[in-house]
Amino acid sequence: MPELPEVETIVRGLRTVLPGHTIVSVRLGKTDFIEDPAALAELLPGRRIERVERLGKFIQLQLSAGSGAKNADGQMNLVIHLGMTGWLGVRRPEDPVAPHTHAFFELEDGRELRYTDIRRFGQILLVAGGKIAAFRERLGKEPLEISASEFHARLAGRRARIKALLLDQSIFRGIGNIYADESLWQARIHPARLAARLNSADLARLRKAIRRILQHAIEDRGSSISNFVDAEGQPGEYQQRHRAYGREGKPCFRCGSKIRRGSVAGRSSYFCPRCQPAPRRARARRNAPKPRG
DNA sequence: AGCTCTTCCTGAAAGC
DNA sequence: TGCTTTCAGGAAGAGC
Repeated sequence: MPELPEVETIVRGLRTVLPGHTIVSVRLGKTDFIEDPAALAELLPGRRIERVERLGKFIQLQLSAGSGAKNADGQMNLVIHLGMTGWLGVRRPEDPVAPHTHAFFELEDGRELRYTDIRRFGQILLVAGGKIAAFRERLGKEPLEISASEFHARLAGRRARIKALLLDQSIFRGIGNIYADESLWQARIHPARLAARLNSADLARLRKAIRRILQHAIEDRGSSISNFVDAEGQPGEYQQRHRAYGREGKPCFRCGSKIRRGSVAGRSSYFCPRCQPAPRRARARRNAPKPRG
């Protein structure tokens, strides 16, 4: 499932082949996951792809201002989220079309930028140039760029479970289930611990673990566990370095205890019961009944 | 504030 | 063997 390292891998691939090319037409299959399908065909043709960036788990294609009357509205961004099973890459028209390919963006040189998504949990949306800053503001900080003090500030005092906060895209953008579990294992923090109860050494360890793991995962071109492949169609390697995720019943790489799986923040969560001690059982606190209405 | 549950969707895997 | 059920999960929304 594409998280920050997988999306970064796709983006790096696209960056070598897309900038400078112009979208000439758009063809769509199923459109129930596309915010405004008609707008794609109406507003994209004639625009040049200037840059390819990553915003958390979103891919941002920065497009030139349009030229026609309808398109003379400044820069535009084609923003794509891969969801669980999304893929974006460039192919020649004669190349076989993967099943569940639902968007084709034809380029002026004849090639096609294709979007494939089996489960259609992804998103395709247009964000006007003037609105991209607000779009970015709604997302949290990039975990590879955040300073220690910002990292601590964003978690301090939060009474939610640390894993729930790591998965919250409005706090940090780009971390998903796999890298949350891997980071917590590395930092020896149980996923169900409340952020407010982590001390500054815990938080420093966690930030360092997130950085190290995301960087290594990017070097390995992501984790291919369901069917992730990069923009060229090559699988990643990082799944071979997973220490917790998907390893239920297997020995912990540090202490040999069997990795356990539980549900935290509504997600299956893998952790070592010895290296990552569970929080003390919450005392049965009686909250005063709240008046209704 | 933050938790759980539900919805969206398909295919792999488990269950019978 | 073959059909049915369960599960996986990113994000958003409901309800508590």
